Amino acid sequence: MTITEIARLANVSKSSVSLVLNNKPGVSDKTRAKVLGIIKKYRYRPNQIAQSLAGGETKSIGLIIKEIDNPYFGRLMRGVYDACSKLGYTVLLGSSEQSTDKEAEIIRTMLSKRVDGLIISPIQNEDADYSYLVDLTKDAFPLVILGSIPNFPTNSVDIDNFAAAFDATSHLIRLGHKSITHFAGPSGHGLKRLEGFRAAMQEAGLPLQKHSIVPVQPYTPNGYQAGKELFAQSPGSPTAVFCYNDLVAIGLMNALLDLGIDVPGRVSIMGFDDIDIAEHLRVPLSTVRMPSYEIGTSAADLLISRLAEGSTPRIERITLAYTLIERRSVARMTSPVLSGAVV
Amino acid sequence: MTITEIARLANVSKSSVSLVLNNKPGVSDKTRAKVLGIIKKYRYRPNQIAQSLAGGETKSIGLIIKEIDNPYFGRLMRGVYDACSKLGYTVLLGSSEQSTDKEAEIIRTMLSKRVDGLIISPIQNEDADYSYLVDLTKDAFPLVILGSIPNFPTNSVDIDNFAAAFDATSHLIRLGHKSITHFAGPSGHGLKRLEGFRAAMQEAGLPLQKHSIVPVQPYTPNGYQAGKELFAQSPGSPTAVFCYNDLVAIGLMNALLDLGIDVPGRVSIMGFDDIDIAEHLRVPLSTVRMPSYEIGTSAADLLISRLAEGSTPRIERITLAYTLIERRSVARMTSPVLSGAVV
DNA sequence: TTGAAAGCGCTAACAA
DNA sequence: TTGTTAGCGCTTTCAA
Repeated sequence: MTITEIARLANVSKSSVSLVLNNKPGVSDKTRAKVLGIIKKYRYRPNQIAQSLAGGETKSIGLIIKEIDNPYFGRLMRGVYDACSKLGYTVLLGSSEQSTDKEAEIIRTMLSKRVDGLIISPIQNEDADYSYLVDLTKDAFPLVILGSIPNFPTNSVDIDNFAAAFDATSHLIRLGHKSITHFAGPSGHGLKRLEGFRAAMQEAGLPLQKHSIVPVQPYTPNGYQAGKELFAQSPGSPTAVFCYNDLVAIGLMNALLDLGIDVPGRVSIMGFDDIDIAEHLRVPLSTVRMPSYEIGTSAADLLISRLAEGSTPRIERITLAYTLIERRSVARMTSPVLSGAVV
Repeated sequence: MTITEIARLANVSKSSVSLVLNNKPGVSDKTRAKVLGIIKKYRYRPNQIAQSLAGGETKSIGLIIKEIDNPYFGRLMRGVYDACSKLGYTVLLGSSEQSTDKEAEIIRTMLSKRVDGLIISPIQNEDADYSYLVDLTKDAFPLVILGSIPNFPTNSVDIDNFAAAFDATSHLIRLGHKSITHFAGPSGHGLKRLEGFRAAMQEAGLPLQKHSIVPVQPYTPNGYQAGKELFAQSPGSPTAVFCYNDLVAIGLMNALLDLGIDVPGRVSIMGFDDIDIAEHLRVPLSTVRMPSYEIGTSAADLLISRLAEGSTPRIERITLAYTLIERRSVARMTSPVLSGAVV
């Protein structure tokens, strides 16, 4: 079934069919009704590929994340998807798997598929030059970044990671913890959170020691490994650790439990993200809630609103709110001497 | 940049450029080199939309699942994505959110976007007529179903849910459990698993009682709720529960823990899926491992191989292996009288 | 080995 | 209000 076919069956021209297809004025009610009848009868649906070639827009956007199976991105993807489908857009999925080359290649592929816009959670290495992103913005291609890249003006959606980490650390300090370690994540969000941690420690006059900051890959096994190493020798080990994300926190929790170290009795754990299972762990996890669903919907809404506007060079940076979630993995510090006493 | 542009710059015809673009013979090495040079220089990439309109294939497939943020589908999506991108295909994402109407609408949209094939995890209601799926196969549209629909011959990928449930239940029985409840899921996989449960109970000569089967929505809060209700009054409650999936099992586990009921001391819990966090729960979950990643890759490989073959009406049903995973949430039954004794 | 021309299914001037 | 026509950027005969 093609538009030509429909036109023939309805005894009208292609243009008339096109007009009713796109709900445009310029056709008599009679013609419209007739065409609509034929369309319904034959369950005709225009070929979107042809529409795109002729009309210019594909009604699809590309979403490029770092890992498909990752609870954080899962919720985020759902946000993007929900907002897009509500607005009639299809999403093409891309996953960079932490590889800059893949990210660049995915972008090229999506451009050749003529997506109307792109939402990207960019890989942030020390040596990433973001040249492909720069190219995009140079051409004024509709783009929304998830997170933020220093000195790179684009539409973006993020939370204030510095403030969130600062608050989370301060919370631990307020509870009496003095020896706190940060399991630090990769550049990008990881760096911001590390800075927030540092700032909070400094403000409280708490010195950073040798093991105050340990860099960790953002996955459960790495958190486990780092936990095992850090707590292998008890003396000098911290009473609280603030983790880059929940996945790391889960690993750490298991390491501690395997080591026979009580959580939160002996050490408190603070996560980040509040992924769905955080509250269902062996010890329900205190964490910072990332509004990942909202990040997704905001990004999609922002992108699509830009498309509607045409190529307005206006850029918008959206900062969403985070929330400190108190569950059981963080406890008030009890001095070893008074251990067991009511606090 | 268009092919016409490139042709002009290289002083050749569009057709020659097209031939080198598609790596086809019929151009001299000299011309090929010249064209390739221009292409590289201008970083030209053909407009895939135009290619699709002229050539017939879009090099993209549609993946329709039920929920984007769901650890089970997360791993599955990753499988599909990995296999597709390895083979040069893009995936369009669709999520039916358990609505038949949405599922049908997504299919229509994807068809109008001319995806080359479809991978669908179909909603299975009692009243689902699958008419849209039937239409698809009537037209010999390349399709792979995740799961299986009775009397509906299509390519499909699944595990033997009946056998898996049978094995899981038998495992519980072998451990001495006699009073076992099944938290049963929705039609489709849910039905198969229920039958497997029933068969195992029957084979062991264990009678089904009033509370042996409780239907539950496949999510954590529902598992929690059902757990609370079932174990509110202790007498008559089962010593083991086999859950439709891990999400339900997590809810149940929390309900039990909140009720002060020991897991697995007083009741054993068996899940299904082996989602990533299953091993990190308060009590590490014994479960049946769904090879969801492999289901994804198999489905994509199968679909794409069908595309290559042309419209061969051959259909293939792939059944993948499951695995019983023993962790801590299931224990050997100890008679209440001998409780505390060495078993 | 090359190029000209038709056509994929649609939109959008423009004329009628 | 309608129909005619010319593209959109590519592939693919078919001649040269």
